[in-house]
Amino acid sequence: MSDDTVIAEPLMTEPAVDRRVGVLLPLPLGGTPGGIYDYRCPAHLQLQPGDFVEVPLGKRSLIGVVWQEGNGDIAANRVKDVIARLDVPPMPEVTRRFVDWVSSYCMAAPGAVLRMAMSVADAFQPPRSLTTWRCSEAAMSSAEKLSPQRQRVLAALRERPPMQSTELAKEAAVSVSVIRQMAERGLIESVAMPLPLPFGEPDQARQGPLLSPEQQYAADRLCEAVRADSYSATLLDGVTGSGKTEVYFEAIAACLAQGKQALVLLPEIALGAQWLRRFEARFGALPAQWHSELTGLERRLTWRAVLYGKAKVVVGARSALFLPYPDLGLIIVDEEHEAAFKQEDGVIYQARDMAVVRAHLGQIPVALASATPSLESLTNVESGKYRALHLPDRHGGAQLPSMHLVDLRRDKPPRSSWLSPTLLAALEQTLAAGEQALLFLNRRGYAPLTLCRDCGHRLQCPHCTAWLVEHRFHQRLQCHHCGFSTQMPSSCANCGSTGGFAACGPGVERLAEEAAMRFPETRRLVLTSDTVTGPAKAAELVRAIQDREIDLIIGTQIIAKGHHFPDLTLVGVVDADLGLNGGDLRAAERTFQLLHQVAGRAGRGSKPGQVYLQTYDPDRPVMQALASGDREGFLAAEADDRAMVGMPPFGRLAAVIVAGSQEAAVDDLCRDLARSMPQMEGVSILGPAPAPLAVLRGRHRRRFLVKCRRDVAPQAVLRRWLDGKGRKGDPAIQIDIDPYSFM
DNA sequence: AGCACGCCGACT
DNA sequence: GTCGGCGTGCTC
Repeated sequence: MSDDTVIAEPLMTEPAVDRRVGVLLPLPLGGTPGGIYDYRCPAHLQLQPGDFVEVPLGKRSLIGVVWQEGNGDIAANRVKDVIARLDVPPMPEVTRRFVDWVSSYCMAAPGAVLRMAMSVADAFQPPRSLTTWRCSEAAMSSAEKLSPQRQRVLAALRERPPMQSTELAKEAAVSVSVIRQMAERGLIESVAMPLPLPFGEPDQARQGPLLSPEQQYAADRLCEAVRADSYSATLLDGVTGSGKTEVYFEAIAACLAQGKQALVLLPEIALGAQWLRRFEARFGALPAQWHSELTGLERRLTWRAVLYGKAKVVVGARSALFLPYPDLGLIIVDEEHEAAFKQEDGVIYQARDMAVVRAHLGQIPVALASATPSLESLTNVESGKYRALHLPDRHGGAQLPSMHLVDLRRDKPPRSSWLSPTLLAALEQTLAAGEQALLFLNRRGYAPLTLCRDCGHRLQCPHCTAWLVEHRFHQRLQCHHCGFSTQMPSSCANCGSTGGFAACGPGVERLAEEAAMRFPETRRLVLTSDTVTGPAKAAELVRAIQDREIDLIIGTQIIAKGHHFPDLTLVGVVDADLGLNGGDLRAAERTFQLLHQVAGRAGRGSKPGQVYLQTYDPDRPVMQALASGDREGFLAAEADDRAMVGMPPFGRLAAVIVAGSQEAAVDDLCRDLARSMPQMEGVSILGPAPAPLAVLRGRHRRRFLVKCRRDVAPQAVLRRWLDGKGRKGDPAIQIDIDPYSFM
């Protein structure tokens, strides 16, 4: 090949050979525009946007996605060739637009968002298969001459589908070595079977339960939305026990009938077991699950099944939103008010809000379900962005519990006790009547603060601005923010005294101690994340309660949701004010939601429930609203408060967090940022303030709060302010759009 | 995210 | 004298 042929016909021969594609890699690359790298597309590859490709990067090779045409502004000698196109369906176009949208909105590197959408390193290896065994022809004819063990193996295989070694060995009561030897002799032969998927095929044609007229109405509206084949957002607003799940199950059935996939987001997989049972009862099969506790293999199988459109219904935590659905037809966000939808590390996003965006991009319906909807969602209903469907009645006609406020200033518990005379009397009565009671205290451990009896020195976490919490259950002191854990010291680090330590304030463990003293004859159970260690344990404890093996439950928010205990008639909220400290924007709203939900545990059977809320400030609007059940009034007042100060949802917020190991460097960077704050119409920037936990995991933290009028995008402000300053070293700048936690 | 390069403390 | 700690910077 001589040079002049190339010169003679450059346009005829070059373009196809020299085609470049822009590849997005699942790495947080911030440098190049969009983090997209150009690669040369070899002539034999036909590449389309969305194709998964293997490309070289430095001395590694990794998998990325063709995102766009190459832009050609990098020197040819630096551009490497695409190694191969992977033999899987392309990443759907909606998913790619979603990745771009989230990246732009959350101000995160596109590659960091793409990583959530790929999430499995080895998902591209062809699926592993299972080795199973069946009888060979040779064995059929010579069966009599075999040992009894071998005959049992053949008998086990007769007229049955092929079996795995371990299963077969068990069935024939022989050891696996017998099977191996039979395979070597050719008496049995292997059959490669595809790995069984960890989920089934939901059957949309199965008959659902009989719905109440209200449920039926709501279900019909949701099914219409599914069939409309366009974007819509619906708030499914129904009290605890009103049967929201059955209603959205109908929408899922309608979605399946259209041959499309459906996604259900749950705030945490902890409430999964019961949900899965209900799903299985309705659809005759398990849905695909997506959460952090999946094994590598399960993740791979599930991810692929979604990409191939084989997983019809996916139920999962936040990250399930980023799976590559080729044909998603419906999104449900259950318990939409839950703060757990906010992802707080890595790419920071609000999964409930992103679900609405995903639905919009895919032109499909989304339904947000809750018994205590967020102010954001209710405001969207008011402005007409969402439609509301109400489910007013308790399914089965059970009464809502009656609520009592206990004023702790007057109705004082005795010294070193946490239960007021009023609550004690109610407990006594309930337990005497043979009914179940629940004491709710949203604080793990024995005591939230421990101090030296002699000098008053407080036991603090060495890595955080936080007290260490004594856990007698584990016999340790723990930091609830970083996981630091240590033994109870024998002497005070400050004064050396061996006079011991004093526990201040109650945790559930201490409350359990008091309950044991007051009601020694009761059968008690402490439910916290320390005692409920996994789904199996949770199921066991729930069963024990339902089977009346327990009289008194003492628990944290882990018991707040989902479970139905028909004999539970009394709920005592030991410290109703607990969530109201800390200056969180949504503190009152969250307290209302949590305590309302806890209260809903009482009286779900035929007997009416009683709820006692112990508070030092019964006149507070939240307490009054809880007592009177006036949700609308409370939310209206809450909305007024927020509108007045321009806080969400009537204004927009972004947090800029500066964190680093050296306090001085953090302060220097903050000063620098403070100097360059942009002055813009409708924008105010507050700070730098020490973040409420000034030191977290050994990192010093300061926070700026960018407050914008509703018509100003905080991203624009941040881009102008931080352009080029974005950094991930030490100190680092982190951006949190729509912050929830003010930690 | 890896993997290199690069500049200061305790080992064969 | 080297091995190795992890800070900074680059990867089409």
